[in-house]
Amino acid sequence: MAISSDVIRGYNDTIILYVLLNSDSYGYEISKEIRRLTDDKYVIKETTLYSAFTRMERNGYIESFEAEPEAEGTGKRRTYYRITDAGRAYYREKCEEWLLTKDVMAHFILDDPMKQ
Amino acid sequence: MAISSDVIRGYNDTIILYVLLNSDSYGYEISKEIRRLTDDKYVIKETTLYSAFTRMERNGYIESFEAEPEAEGTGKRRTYYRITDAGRAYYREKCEEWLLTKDVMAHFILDDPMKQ
DNA sequence: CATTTTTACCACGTCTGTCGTACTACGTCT
DNA sequence: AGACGTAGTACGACAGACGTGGTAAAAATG
Repeated sequence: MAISSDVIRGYNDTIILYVLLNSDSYGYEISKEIRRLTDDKYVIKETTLYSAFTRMERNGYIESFEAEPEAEGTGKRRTYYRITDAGRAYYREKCEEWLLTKDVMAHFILDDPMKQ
Repeated sequence: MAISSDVIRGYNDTIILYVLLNSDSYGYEISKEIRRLTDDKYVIKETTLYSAFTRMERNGYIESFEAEPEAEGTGKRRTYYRITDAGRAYYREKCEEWLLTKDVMAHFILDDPMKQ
């Protein structure tokens, strides 16, 4: 079963910010990192990713800058993103909210639903 | 902190179906049961609840029937809902999807985000 | 017995995040 | 030359959640 983005709705920003916590990055790389971290269980859609960038930059959670690829011959122009202090704060908030959400959901999920 | 509905988006149906697993019920009672189960941590909005009923009945996950209150003097007319086999199947699917989602999210959440 | 609160439900329109489709364009590999 | 991987963007549709505002009966309160 593939997990739909709609499930994670509202948490794509959090996921992206998590990747940016470790180092500045750009769309394509972030996308690959998410796949790698989740063993391809979650593959963020391109449009979802880039619209998240727009939204988060508008909200002041990230900043963008243009940069050439570090090594020679490894692709074309890229827009890098850097997490801001506001972004870090927002990430922390969303983490707490997630933990709460998990608790709430636990009341409604049967771990072995086949028993029902 | 209140948990945003956007978080649970797509899982309100699952939550409602869970309540209906145990017994037929109606809007107002389901709403109270969700509050009770979560210790008021999650309070479903009325419009969210009733639009979920419409959607789920359309999808064949629940069936409605009119009924008078069982005990005398305990409110007015009610629309009860009953979960169908398709609803039970859908509930099971969403449970599995949730467990997967939890696993995926675990990669992106720091349990003690203040450390960052 | 008049007022307020609780119970119970619904219509309508708006907002927001996700996603489908489609497109540009450069680099690398065969 | 063509396919594939890299890197990004525009535009519009869709669906779920929610705000606003309403009806109406029953129960509780002063």
